[in-house]
Amino acid sequence: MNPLEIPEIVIRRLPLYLRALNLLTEQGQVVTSSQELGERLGISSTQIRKDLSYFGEFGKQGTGYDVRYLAEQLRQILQVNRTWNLVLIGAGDLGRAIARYNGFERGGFSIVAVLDRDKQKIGNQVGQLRIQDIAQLPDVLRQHHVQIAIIAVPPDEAQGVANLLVKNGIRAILSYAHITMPADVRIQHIDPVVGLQSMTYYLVPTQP
Amino acid sequence: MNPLEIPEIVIRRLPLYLRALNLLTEQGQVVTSSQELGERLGISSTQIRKDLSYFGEFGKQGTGYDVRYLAEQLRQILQVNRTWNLVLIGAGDLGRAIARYNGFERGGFSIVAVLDRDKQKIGNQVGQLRIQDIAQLPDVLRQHHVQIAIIAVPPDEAQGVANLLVKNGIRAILSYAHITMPADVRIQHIDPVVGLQSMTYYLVPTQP
DNA sequence: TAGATTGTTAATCGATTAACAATC
DNA sequence: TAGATTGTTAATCGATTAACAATC
Repeated sequence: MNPLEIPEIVIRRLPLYLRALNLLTEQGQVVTSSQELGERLGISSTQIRKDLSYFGEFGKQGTGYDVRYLAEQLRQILQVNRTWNLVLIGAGDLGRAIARYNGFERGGFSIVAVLDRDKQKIGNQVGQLRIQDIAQLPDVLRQHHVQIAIIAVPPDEAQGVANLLVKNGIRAILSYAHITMPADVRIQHIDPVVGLQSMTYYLVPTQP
Repeated sequence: MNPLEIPEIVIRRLPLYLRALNLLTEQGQVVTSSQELGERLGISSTQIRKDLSYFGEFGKQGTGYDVRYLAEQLRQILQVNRTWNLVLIGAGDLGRAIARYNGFERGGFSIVAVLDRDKQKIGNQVGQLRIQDIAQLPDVLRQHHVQIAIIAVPPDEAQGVANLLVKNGIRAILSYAHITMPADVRIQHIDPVVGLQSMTYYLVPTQP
């Protein structure tokens, strides 16, 4: 099947499967089933088997899936059986928290540079990295072959930063502030308020 | 129509509409149309009208929607035309970044306490708040009528914290680490790696 | 073998969209 | 009025699920 025909909603579930498999691996489990995975993720076993079937046959009838093997296959499908270099723009509280987050390596990512425009911050150390001047962006991107950026600057600066990134060849952005992008650039938003607001709809306001 | 019958996917789009309307308000725009909103959000105008029609008639034929009025209606629907008190668990880098994020008030939320178990951190100031001992959790929740919590502790502590929160009556959790919860507790995850991994699928690896 | 679980088809379910009357 | 845009219906599209043969 042509990869372009696979529903995006399927692609978006694969990282969840991978995370669950990583957890099972850590717990020492060797084999799992679509049912077990489904229970852990709140997804039907049929849906998991259907999703996987877009890409191949990874299980054994009567037995299930080899945890490590399936995880490796998913990494291959998602192209994270390699390391993608990332740049992080913004070295405020949020930027520093992201720079020190150690879940990226496991996921197939490596932050190779933290950039900011604040002269006060440039030169300071954050984790293993020294904060660089945003003016270095073109050099850094070329040098490390970076295609993906994380934006952690204040909301009103985010769009400008995003435009700059795209002008310098960035193809995918994870942004903590809202931005709009041309259709050929992948974008993912992280906004805690949006998450909270879709929960309050369901809450009963017992609070006075 | 019974609220329980409204598709969750519709509910999850409403905060996006609200954010776009807030932006339009800031830009001084008084009236908008489903088409304009749709273009800004990458959603069809028909879908927006359909979504809104679950809740009432908010527009004028030939004219469109009053920006402030529609925003206020959405706030009412989402129950964020009031302030929900939040507690934040975890005062590391991430917790401090969240505590200082000033988008919560606008969205209908207020962090009333930051709690941690680290004696070194307890008592320190973060933004307007003093870091409190996690042992204070029951008191804090009761005192401020808190139903929603944000978890920003290390991954391996998150599940324990979540269990504690639920035991103390929390009904909704926004977590930066993966946890599982009983079905009657609302949960939203924020995981940068999951977002990144569903973008790499579509990237062409020109990188060596 | 018997039991279990996959991979897959076909049916069902639900969400999106096209079309248009209503009406500002 | 003419033009524009809503709200809504019905059609279409696409995703999920039930069922089951295949097979380990």
